[in-house]
Amino acid sequence: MKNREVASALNELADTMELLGEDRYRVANYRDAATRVEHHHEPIEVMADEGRVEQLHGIGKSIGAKIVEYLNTGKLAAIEERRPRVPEAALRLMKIPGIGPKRAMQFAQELNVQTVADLQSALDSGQIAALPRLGEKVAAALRQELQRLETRSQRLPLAIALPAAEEVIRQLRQACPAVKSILPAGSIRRWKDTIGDIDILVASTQPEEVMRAFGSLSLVKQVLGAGDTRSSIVTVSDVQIDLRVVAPESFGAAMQYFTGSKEHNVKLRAIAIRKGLKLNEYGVFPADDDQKNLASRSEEEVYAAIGVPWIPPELREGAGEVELARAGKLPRLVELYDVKGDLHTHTRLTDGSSTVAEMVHAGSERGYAYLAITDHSQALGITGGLTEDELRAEHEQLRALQASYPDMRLLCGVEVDIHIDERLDCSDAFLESCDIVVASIHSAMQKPSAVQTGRLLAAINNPHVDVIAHPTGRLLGKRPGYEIDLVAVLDALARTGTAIEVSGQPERLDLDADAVRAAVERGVMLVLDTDAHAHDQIAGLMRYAVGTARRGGATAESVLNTRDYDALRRWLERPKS
DNA sequence: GCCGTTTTCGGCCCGACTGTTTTCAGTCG
Repeated sequence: MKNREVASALNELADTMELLGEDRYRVANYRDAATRVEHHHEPIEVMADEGRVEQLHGIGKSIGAKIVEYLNTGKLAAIEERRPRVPEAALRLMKIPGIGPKRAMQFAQELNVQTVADLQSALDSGQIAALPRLGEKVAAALRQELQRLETRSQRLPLAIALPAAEEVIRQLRQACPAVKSILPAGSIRRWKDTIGDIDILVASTQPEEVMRAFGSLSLVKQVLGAGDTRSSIVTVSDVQIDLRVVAPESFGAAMQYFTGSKEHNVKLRAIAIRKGLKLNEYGVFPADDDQKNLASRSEEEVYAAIGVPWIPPELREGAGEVELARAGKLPRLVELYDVKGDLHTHTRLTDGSSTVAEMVHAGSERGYAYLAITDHSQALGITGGLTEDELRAEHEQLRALQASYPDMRLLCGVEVDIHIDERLDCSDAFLESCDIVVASIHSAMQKPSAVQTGRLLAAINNPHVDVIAHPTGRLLGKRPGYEIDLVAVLDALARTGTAIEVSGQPERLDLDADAVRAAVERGVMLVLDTDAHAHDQIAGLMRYAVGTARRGGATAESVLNTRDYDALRRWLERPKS
């Protein structure tokens, strides 16, 4: 799978062209193409072999040929011929916030800045402040950015960012009565798996009050900038939060605007323009009359005013959802309340922290119709994996608890480890005795794609395996997933009628949304799980699995655990081919 | 360079903020 590599080459070309001041629309096209390639689930080299790269939206003859060229030669002539005119350092400098293409070229060419250390000394010696149209304040801002570069965390996992946003919202509501409405916007609202900056939108008639209250919250470490309607701060935990305040009558238009994505908004604006309208964060206006606001209070009104049905935020990535909506073909996405039970949980008999009874109680409190306990099999020494006898004893305990929970069915399960040699860690006889079998990889993560794919296929082909869990093993911010041939895995899942998990574990969210989309397209059954290791995670983490599934276009019908118990039972007892 | 429910050519989102300027360039989202 060379998608990331190809995307990175296209982005480098875009950076290079931008530094040279070339046409910004071409630059934007290369960036769009890079994003498209990076998020496509199928290996780009396979598409190239079959002459299909131009099927991807945003990739035409020219970029298509460049992708093939890169795959064949490992280079792009378009980059090579520009290279003499672009200092290597400028490409790196442009990555620093506050330095765009112009300043990057200026620093590299006029001041011979090669490294971050060079930049630091150019700042300290006053060379930068002395450049035309720059000054001491720009230098100070850049100095601060350099400092932040060292401490600043990369993109935050959603499950860190969302609770952080919810905490700020809680504090700001409490501190400032002038806040009428307040919601997270941006990529949090789209349930993207990682978040750059946290965006929060406020409706208020007294923006200055809100700004003042925001700036004086106790969690504020540093104010990066504060205007009349926008303010950016860094929290004590080094998370950047951007707050915007709009009038209550503009809240819908502003939510639409600030939820994005940029690509989605560009498409909507283009549609508005074709209809003789203008769409901005204040509302929808006739092209020739900035005073006549046609729609702004709610998002639904805004979409309706330009003739597009309202689109769930999770789908707003500019990846074809606008066209689907206009054709009336938007899927009805799965909702949190559709989920009837959790099929992957652990107890403190292995690496969880709650007892079997506590987990069961939490499932009941959550109102679930069923709950599976699926502790680790013995191979996982590090998690205190259980032998078959120990698992049987746990199942007995679970059956004994059943009498106390007449409204919830308890399922005796196991998360069975898939060995490096493709064997499962439990006997077929034991697996057959389980109500549900979840299989997953926990070892030898660094093996090549063919090995990992072989392990997954072996598990999928086992007649007792019901669900493949966290199939790529990725840990957000820690390690990328191991490589697998996703298409082969999905085809095997579809053929055998085996389900695949979307994990709500904050670090996993695995499958990711792109892979969910590929699974849904192939009719593969999904399971939304928490993989809870503590009783409070049963209620707390399912929303992340649901959000990820929604981003992938999953409907309730495509998710196994939206079914009631009888239907689930029938599925679990299905003969596997 | 790409695209098309008015187009195969003519567009391509647009406003906020900052600093350094007296009208705007650069950056960001």
